[in-house]
Amino acid sequence: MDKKKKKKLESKGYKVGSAEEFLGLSKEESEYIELKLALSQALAKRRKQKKLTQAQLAKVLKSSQSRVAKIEKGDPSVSVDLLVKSLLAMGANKKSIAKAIA
Amino acid sequence: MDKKKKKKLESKGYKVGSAEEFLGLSKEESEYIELKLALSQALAKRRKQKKLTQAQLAKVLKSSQSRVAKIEKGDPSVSVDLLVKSLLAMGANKKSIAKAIA
DNA sequence: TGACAATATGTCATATCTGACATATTATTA
DNA sequence: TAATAATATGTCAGATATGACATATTGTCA
Repeated sequence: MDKKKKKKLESKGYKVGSAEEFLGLSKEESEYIELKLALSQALAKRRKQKKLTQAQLAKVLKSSQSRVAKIEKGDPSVSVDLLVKSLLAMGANKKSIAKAIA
Repeated sequence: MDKKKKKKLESKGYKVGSAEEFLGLSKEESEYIELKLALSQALAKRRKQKKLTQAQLAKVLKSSQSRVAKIEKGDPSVSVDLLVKSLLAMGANKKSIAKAIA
């Protein structure tokens, strides 16, 4: 699957569970997308718990509001690396990350 | 901590648990390194279970032997992204990745 | 409704990661 | 031990991710 297709897929807000079925994602691809989605959501949840805006969180992460938005949307331009680093910066640890993924 | 220091640290094979203590890594940094290390080891384990050489695994991953070596060594040039994608290509799923991390 | 706050989207220069190659080091086996 | 296989290290050009900015969209509340 090319990047465009994936991007479109994600931008439409499709949950991957269904996407796999009708768009023919490989197991590997769908697991990857689901994993990112899980981390994205964990981050958004943490931000909201702390009652921060994306702009405020961006400051904490030394990033920008637009990137935070992309992180939380599971944008294809966001790596698992950035998701993990962001979660750690928000006080998550290995254990909580594992829990979010599983 | 700068990249050089981290690289040197890892190249010497220091386990991070001890490194945190005498090198002053932040909680965040050490969690990140430990997380990568956990994924690295999970990958090496899978490769050995399948009785593949690094060169053979490299073919599966469409990469190179040298990169596989770096992946398994937790080299700083290897992202969590690459680790996760490699694991998924080896048949891991979200659950097993979570287990490896926690 | 309008005004303002928050979030989302598109783009791009720069930073970082990646595969590949050469070569070095470390097993393993005869 | 020598030969060979396996793994590790250094480097770099090209690929990808990132922060930042502008701007659009959506949400909230008076």
